[in-house]
Amino acid sequence: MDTTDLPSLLRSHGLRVTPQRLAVLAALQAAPDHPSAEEVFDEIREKMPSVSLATVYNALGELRRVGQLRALPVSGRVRYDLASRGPHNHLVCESCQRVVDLPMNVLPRPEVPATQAQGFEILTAEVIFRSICPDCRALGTSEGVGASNGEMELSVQQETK
Amino acid sequence: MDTTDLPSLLRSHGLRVTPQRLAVLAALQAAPDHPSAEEVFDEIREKMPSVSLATVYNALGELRRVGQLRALPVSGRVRYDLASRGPHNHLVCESCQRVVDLPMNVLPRPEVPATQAQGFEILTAEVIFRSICPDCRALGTSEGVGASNGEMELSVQQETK
DNA sequence: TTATGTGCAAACAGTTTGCACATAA
DNA sequence: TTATGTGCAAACTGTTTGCACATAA
Repeated sequence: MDTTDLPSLLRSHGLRVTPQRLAVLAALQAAPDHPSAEEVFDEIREKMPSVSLATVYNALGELRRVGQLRALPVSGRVRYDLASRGPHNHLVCESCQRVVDLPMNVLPRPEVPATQAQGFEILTAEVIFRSICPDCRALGTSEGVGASNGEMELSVQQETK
Repeated sequence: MDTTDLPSLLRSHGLRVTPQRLAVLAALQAAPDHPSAEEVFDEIREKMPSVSLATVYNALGELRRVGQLRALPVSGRVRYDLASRGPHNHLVCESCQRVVDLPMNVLPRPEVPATQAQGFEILTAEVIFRSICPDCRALGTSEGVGASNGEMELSVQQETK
């Protein structure tokens, strides 16, 4: 449970403090998984029925812009990850698209030798593990359950510096 | 230059051999980068003007389904990677979204200790490097050039077993 | 008071789908 | 001959945008 003061978190990045943004942040803090914009929206709407989906996208975009959020595309939609949770990797279930955190220390931090980087200036490395979660494995014993039908995948982020 | 026989590649996966599918495969083989569906479409259309975008999506989907293709979502669109090129990682330019192959051997193959996997059955690991390519760095000296405005990211794949 | 944010609806991009026709096997 | 694939257009999904109104500073 992040005890960070949400209003000052916003202010420190030059963002105005609005109920909507606070609600977005709170929803992200409360969510154990990595909610999509729509999921954040649905969550917020319960307490703030007048909120607009566009505003949620807006808030998420701003928070991402100032580095408080990471975006992880999972099968066609973007899921959000609170940066305040620190660097970590992700396990993604191929079947139900669930995303689960993986403590950072289990992996060597991937680095690219300059000789291989082909002139690219590397900013961050992302590692994701495509997998089947325990629940889905239990259900669809053999077959791929909701086998991903051909769309987008996901990604995860990890600071390089 | 892949000398694989394209028709038999299709047949071996139970797919009918059609001019469209051959064209899709040929376009993927010819492309040095990782084309999106639309790029494959544009390429093919030059020689086969009647081809439909839906058919291209269809062919890409089938090829992916049988494991001949990997999908890498890059800023809102899916880019395709011929599996016959073998396992490798990717460098992705944050600015122009260009994707460049990174020889596989530069990285340790990421593995997750069973104790950390939380019951997930891990299929593959993907590593991507967000970076700025030499061209973009040369152009927009400081600022992020076409700074990613808040959409999807990408991902890359690497066999775990 | 005014720059910034919100809500709404319409626009968009990428992808998918339904269906009649074509064609590989 | 028939199961499968193609082409077209329309539908869908996730996300973005334009604009009038509201509000934090």
